[in-house]
Amino acid sequence: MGGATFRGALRGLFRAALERLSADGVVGITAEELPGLVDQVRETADPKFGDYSGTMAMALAKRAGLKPRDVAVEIIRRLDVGDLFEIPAEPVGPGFINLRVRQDALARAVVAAVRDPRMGVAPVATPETIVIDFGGPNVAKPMHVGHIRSTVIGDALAKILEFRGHHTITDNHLGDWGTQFGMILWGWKHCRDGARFAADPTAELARLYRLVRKVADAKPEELARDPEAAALAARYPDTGREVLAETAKLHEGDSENRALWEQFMPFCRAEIDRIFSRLHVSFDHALGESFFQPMLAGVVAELMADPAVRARESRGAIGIFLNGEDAPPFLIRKADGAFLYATTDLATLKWRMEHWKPDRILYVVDSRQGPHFEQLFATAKLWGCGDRQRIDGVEFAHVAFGTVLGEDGKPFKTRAGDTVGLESLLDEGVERAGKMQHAGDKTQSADGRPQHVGTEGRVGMDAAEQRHVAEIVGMGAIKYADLSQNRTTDYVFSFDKMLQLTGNTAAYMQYAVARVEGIFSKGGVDCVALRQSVEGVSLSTPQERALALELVRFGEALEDVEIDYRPNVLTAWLYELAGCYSSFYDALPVLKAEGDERNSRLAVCDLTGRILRQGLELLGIGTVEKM
RNA sequence: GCCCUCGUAGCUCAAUUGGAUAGAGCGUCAGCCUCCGAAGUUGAAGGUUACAGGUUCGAUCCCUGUCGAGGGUACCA
Repeated sequence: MGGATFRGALRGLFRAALERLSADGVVGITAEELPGLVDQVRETADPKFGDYSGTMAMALAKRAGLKPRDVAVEIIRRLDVGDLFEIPAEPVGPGFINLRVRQDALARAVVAAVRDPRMGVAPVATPETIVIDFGGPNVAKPMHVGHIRSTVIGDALAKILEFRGHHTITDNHLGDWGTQFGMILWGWKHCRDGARFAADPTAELARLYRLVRKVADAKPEELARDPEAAALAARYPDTGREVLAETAKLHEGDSENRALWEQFMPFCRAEIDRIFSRLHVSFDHALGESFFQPMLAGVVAELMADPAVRARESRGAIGIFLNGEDAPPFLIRKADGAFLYATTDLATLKWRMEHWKPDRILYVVDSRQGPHFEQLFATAKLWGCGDRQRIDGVEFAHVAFGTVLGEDGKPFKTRAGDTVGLESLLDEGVERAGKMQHAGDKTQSADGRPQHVGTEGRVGMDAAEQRHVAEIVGMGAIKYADLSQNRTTDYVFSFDKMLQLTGNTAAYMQYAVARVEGIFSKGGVDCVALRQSVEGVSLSTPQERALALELVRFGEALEDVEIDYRPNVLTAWLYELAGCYSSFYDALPVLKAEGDERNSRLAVCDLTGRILRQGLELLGIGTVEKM
């Protein structure tokens, strides 16, 4: 798998060199530590040092009893770079081994990528079945800006892993069975508005949820702002417990609550589907917590009977004591008989093991749930989830992400105490993208000089096309704003940042794609024929070489995304690539170039456009031909 | 109380997980459209990586302490 990229090939060459180094007795290297040393072959921090760099000589020096530079010299002596790299010169600085890709090898790789439907990205050698659990909104609980992280990150990871050649199974684990339904049931029984429900069922359920949550929490500062909630809280001081009782009754199969649940669910499902379809996110499955409900009692019984798990009663509840008697247990049944998050997750895990036989399961969930997943994974390994033979080989990962904060550094809320609804964010994004399309139209020359305002591409776009473009650009801006950050860090929410359309944004890449399209439509070039006819590419200018080198690194970027499940590795690389293209485009003529040079540049433009389009698609972001 | 995470440019964030002179965007300032799309491009200014020690060829990253912020801590998800 590694051999398909320059980095992978070079790592292979270094591996051989290090094995020789060890065999020659310069320094002993065990088979276990070899991969770690080989991984120290990376792209350079600065192009002036070359394209790739190996730093393992410095790490090995002390053990070898040599100066780092001398170890580097010994490695270089044993390094056979074949016809891919220029022979490295002396080590640099304390012992960096710097290498440059040979021009002919780089040109061959670009041509191969131009002709390759996968743009030079080889599929992984050992495909795995990977279940990705993301999305997971609570139904009937209105989605706000914090809820897009799981969806956007999970969707991108699923697409990237699939493109890498894995078999992915996505499951939207809907919260359709938890305590929030107890709130809705209580609200329905105490303060429903039948007319509103008839007019707009999910809006009424959302209103009930918001209202009852305030009443149940009974926080003085919240009640002070909401007279209706305050009145209810005064009248029903025990709402918190009654809500839990409604939940327990639902779980026990109470006919009234069950009937209400069945009445509400179709509306909730439709609402969820509508929002995800607007985000252009789809799932292979959306089983939801309720799907696993019939299995919960059996799971608890199994866990109690299992000698490796030893779930037992404690303070009326049932839990698993993973860290001794003193540490809080992993609770799987409450004292009132209702089941918990943990119970559902364990049942879900067992079901997935049986039906999907995954090699890996990823949970794209808020980092605050870290302790829950630690306990879940530990229990799963003890229990076996119905498949003790396979469980040890299954990788569980909590792909955690940070919280969306307000400008005060606290979890995001508006001044009124409400969160910004997801839909209003999406609407605003599309609206701003629409305005941007007209920003240049009326620009007058300030001093009589004619001014080029870039409206050319929009000529001939009717209103419907413009709306289409605004939708894609606006949605892309929002997704990119989230994906481009390290998923583990909290970030401060800002409309202006999320909806920005200049600088390091999705629009920057979309714009580069539109400029590629512009070249091909203006020049009347048949890119399909071009791809087959190209024999070689020219790398004579710095801009061409820099662009070419980025183009052949697509596979490396995708490989790095998978290592830590970090989509921002891909956004950063795409931004680099688009930046190289913009510099290339600005400095060098394409259509006005002649002969082989013209064909070479056209081929590079075509490949850039395809990779940018593919890369954005893997992030769930669309592109347009004109914008 | 205990545990976890975080503190990087005026603002919002990166940093190939111990590598070379810590990078981007926004904002500010100065250039570039009779030449393939200016949602672009070229450059400038902006840093004691919270603070104090330690480990080593090398520390934003690892260790210790201090200060500050956030989160978790048995029946919410």
